Amino acid sequence: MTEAKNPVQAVQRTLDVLDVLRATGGARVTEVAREVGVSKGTVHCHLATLEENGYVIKEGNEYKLGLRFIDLAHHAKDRIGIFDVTTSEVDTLAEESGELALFTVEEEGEGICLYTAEGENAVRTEIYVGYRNNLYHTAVGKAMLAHMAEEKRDRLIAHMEFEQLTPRTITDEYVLREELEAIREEGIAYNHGETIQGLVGAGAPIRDQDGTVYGAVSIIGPVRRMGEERLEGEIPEMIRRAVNIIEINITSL
Amino acid sequence: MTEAKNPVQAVQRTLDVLDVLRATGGARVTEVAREVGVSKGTVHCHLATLEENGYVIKEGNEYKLGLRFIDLAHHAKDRIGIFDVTTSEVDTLAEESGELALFTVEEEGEGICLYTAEGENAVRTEIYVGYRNNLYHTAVGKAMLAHMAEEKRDRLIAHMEFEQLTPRTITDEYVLREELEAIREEGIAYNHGETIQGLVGAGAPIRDQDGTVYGAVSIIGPVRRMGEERLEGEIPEMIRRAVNIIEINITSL
DNA sequence: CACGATCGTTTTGCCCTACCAAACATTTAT
DNA sequence: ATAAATGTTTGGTAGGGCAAAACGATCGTG
Repeated sequence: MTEAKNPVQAVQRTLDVLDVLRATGGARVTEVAREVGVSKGTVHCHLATLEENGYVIKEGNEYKLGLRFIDLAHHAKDRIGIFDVTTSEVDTLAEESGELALFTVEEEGEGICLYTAEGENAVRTEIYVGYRNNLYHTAVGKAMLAHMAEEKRDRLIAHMEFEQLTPRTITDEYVLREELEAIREEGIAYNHGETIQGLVGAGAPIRDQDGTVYGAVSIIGPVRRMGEERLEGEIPEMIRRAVNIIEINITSL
Repeated sequence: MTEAKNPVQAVQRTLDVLDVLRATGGARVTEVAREVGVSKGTVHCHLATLEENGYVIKEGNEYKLGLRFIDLAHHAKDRIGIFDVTTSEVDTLAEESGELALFTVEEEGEGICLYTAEGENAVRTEIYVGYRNNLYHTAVGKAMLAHMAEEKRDRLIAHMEFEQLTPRTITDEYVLREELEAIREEGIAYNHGETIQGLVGAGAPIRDQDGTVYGAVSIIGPVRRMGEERLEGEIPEMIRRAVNIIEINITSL
């Protein structure tokens, strides 16, 4: 995120208010005011303005996010040209593997899940369309990091704040860089339970002929069904095939 | 939309800016400034603040909606408890009919499409998830209007501004009220090409045991494949069955 | 490649307005 | 029924949002 020189304070307030509504799933004036750290009156005016525009709706005295965001989300997705091309292949990955398959892109140094497809035995995770996470501890994240332009990778890594989510999480820049090198050689990135213990996965980037990274797809599942043999055997095979088809379709766009 | 007594002007500005980005699919400072009617400097500060929060991203000198909206959209959708229950039945409707099937809810007097499923021969329309339209000229809209609480219906109708989209569009309050009465008796609402000439459909509301309207589902298609016999025969039959299953599942929530 | 034109960004100062505190209205709890 | 808590509105003030202009970067063109 570039730092704004002259931020509009009132806008920042409103965004903070919206974030409280997002995090709580609906809140009342007093609760929002306490959370954001401003007076009740101020919060009320902000919520009223947002409501007038359909960004917030009021049920009784509880304010919630309005459905207008769904409209904006659709238009934001429009920017991802390869979306439609990708989803059908992710569906196939989920069906073939029986696991959870994901399509993720990078924005401002975060991985943003844009599509999920659940196979027969798919794990239940908190991942949803729009879910954001760090790049250094996921298969898709590392896949994208490994293949993006070097200067961008350096910039993103420089700003990373590593957090030890599980015993396997990489928390060192140079360990990460070594793994990225291995990923570039093999073409597949793995998550060996680095986000959630017992949850593993494999992913690969989607690139055009110039090498520009558009996103990544992955298959994730419990380690008990995804032993070494499968995780480094048929799963990468499925992913490679899917990526190949997607990349061919990109070219014709 | 309730009218705000003390709207926050700067927030309204920002929302106007976002709306320009939505409508244009990405714009530059000067263009946004002209469109919104404020100075370049002001627009720049707003965009910078939005960018800092991930709501807008900058590609070169063009600003576009950020993927953060996808996250917010997901949380907004959470409010619709029947969402997951409904989508699988809408999929079935699309497959059975081969046409386009929709799930729509009402918010602030507008119909908002929350899910679409395309059958084999589905028409290509501009309808997308998040798409908003008026209630008086669609099957889902009339279905919801017909079955909602009387006072709410009166209020919504009182604020309607009828527009003659096609020769068949209802533009008179009392003609609409008569049709709603017929819809309540039959249980199915029709769109006889009132939105787009040649595009017809049938829909029905989803209600709980108290009669509260949660939304509506519909099947729409070209009149050449949806003649009177089919539109008032097997199509309503499919819809009735789907609604029945959804309503049973609601009860168990 | 140079030059002008256009656009993006930053600065400045003024006027407005976003904010808080408090009063008032409404709802909730006991 | 009464009190306590919350939602909404009001007024005054100080901080900030705004337009205009200067500055800097970029684009297009001859």
